[in-house]
Amino acid sequence: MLDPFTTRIIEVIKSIPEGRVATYGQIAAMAGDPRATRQVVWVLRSLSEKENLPWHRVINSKGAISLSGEGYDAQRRALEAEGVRFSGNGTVVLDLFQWRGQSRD
DNA sequence: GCCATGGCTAGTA
DNA sequence: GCCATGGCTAGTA
Repeated sequence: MLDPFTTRIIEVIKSIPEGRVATYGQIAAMAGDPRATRQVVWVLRSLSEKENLPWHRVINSKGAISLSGEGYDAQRRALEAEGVRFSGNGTVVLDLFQWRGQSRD
């Protein structure tokens, strides 16, 4: 069984709307512990498939994709396919695409 | 570029 | 120990 905090992380990730991104730290904070960024990473790595998470919508605080190689390509394609645009330096402009939470979407 | 953070995992005894 | 982080500092130009 999953502990409550892990469950909240999953809920937050699932609520990122299509075409928006969220950062690891943001998800941790929304789930209730701003320091739990590493747990967010763990959830993404180990539960993405089982829980059907929109893992590709999670990026780092600089707006960059943290994966490399194949993973980078897959994530970038998935994001571009739903309308997220990348600037010249290969990062997402967070001001434009970062999800700000339920109310502001 | 360095390091605090926190929870899991692999691998040894 | 490992990390799909993040934030702050030192040191160069």
